[in-house]
Amino acid sequence: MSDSSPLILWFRRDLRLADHPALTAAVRSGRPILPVFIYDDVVETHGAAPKWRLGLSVAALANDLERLGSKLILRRGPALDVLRSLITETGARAVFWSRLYDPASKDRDTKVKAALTSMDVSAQSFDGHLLFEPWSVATKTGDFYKVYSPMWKAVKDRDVAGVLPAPAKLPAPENWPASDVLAHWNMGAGMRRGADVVAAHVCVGEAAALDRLATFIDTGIHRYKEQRDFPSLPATSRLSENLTYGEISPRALWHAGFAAMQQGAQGAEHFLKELVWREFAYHLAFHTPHITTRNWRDGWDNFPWSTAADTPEVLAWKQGRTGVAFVDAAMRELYVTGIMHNRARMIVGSFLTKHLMTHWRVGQAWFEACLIDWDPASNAMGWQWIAGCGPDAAPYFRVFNPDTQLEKFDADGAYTRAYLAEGQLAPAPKALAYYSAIPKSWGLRPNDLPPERIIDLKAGRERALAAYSASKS
DNA sequence: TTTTGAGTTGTTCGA
DNA sequence: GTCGAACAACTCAAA
Repeated sequence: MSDSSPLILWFRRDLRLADHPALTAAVRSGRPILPVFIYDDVVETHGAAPKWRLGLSVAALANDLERLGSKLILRRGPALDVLRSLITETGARAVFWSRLYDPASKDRDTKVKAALTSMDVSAQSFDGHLLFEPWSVATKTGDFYKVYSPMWKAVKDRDVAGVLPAPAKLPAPENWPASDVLAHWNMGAGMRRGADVVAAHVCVGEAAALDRLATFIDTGIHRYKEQRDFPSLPATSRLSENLTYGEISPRALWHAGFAAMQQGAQGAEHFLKELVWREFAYHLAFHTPHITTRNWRDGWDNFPWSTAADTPEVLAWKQGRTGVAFVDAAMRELYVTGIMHNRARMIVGSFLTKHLMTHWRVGQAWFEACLIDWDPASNAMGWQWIAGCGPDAAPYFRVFNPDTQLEKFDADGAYTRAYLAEGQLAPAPKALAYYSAIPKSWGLRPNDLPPERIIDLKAGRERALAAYSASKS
């Protein structure tokens, strides 16, 4: 194997230059590096918002690579076909990438690795997407953790590898292969006018992600524990958006949070715990891949969920006009900003799966369409948890009451006022922005009457509890 | 092997 | 208004 043959660095959900073990290894190999991003229709998300946001991230990485004297080659198609052509075109003898752990990526990568190896091309995968590899955390009996708390106890004192520096320069190949033009991919096609609205709220690229982390550590982490549950407060890190695309590494977050904790920041440990929730979700997706598509726990397959995604009730839920203020504000936050506060996600999830007796997969699909921080593992776990069929399952009787939640977590109405225009003389900017983001076909206007409740909360709760009892007997 | 204690995020009801 | 108990039973992880 000639050292002068190029090495393909296959970027996927690791769109950064710092703390990138595959990149570090590629540089150390001494070979010319060919950075590639492949839009693989078979595996990639087709959600309108995450696809659009992915395009922004790819563009940012391409810019960053150019500053290092390199560039990002863009190709589209089944990953293995694309890699084969690039190998033929360039004489590359090695392909490096960062491992992914969701079922679709894992299956694809296994096949790619086998095929490349059989072609006598060195296919090497590296860590970096997680703090702890899924096979490196086990109970005393060697099983994977199915409950969060013991997993947290098992990992919280572990050493986490230090953050790797970004390279100063990338050795370029003598000849660059052809690249697609990102704009031609039309990654924002599904967003329509929504992109203009959400664009005001995104934070794209590695430098922006590092800034966001620094700001959070300086000004936010000390009040994280106390304020993170209040959706009107800017108390969360919002770094899920950047973690999703790998614009920043979980290890960078871990070390920043750990240092803050050692300096006495109240709430820093809670931030680390949230990072481990992400690990937990990925470990579950790795060991029980059916979590992304089927009820994780046995005994739920005969629960009488409605699977229709287009009933009037589900449509009202998606559009944020159920007449339940917390639910509607949250669903509009999703449309306007591309994210939704954690507490709000639980409330809309409980409302959909319990009050509306709708299958969690309907909600999961809508979140994939709308969330710029869409993550296959975290969302699968979250939806199954709130529906009751997942790990650490909420007892079935734990049905969130959106009115009670409003009193507890938005007592002054700041959150609902920010997103609900109806009935207000001077609606807030984000409440008005909703009408710019949604399709015209929904026929909604700021001066509509406030929507009527589509369901009585008490009756909905009782119906869900009765259905649970019946399905268990 | 058996036992023991615990399990992210809740609600309601009655004292 | 506040507070504790009830809401069920089961699974998980460690002792």
